Amino acid sequence: MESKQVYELTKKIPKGRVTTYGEIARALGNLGYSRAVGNALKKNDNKAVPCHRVVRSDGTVGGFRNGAKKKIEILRKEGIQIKSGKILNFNRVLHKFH
DNA sequence: AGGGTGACCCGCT
DNA sequence: CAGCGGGCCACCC
Repeated sequence: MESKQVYELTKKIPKGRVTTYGEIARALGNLGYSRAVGNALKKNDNKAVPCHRVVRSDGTVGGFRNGAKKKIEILRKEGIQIKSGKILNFNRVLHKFH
């Protein structure tokens, strides 16, 4: 599995939508990649990759909870509603690759 | 080279 | 419904 694929996929997330680590992992062929996905995003974390659009499967933002509220605001600006770290209408904004 | 960690997910208790 | 354990992969000592 190449982390490059993770970035490519992440970049393809439409504005106003989000996806989960699990979705990306599944799109790459194996759900078990989920941890590696998070690791890859964490490592690179550059602007070209909208990692703020990648959240956990339960609808929480995951890695941003503490400190990076700005990213949550970005999501808000993109039309995603968030209530105390949780995404509202999660199923509606969730982007699937398959 | 090998073990520990993580922005995780699933299934069983 | 909450908690625990196992498993997946990449990265960093």
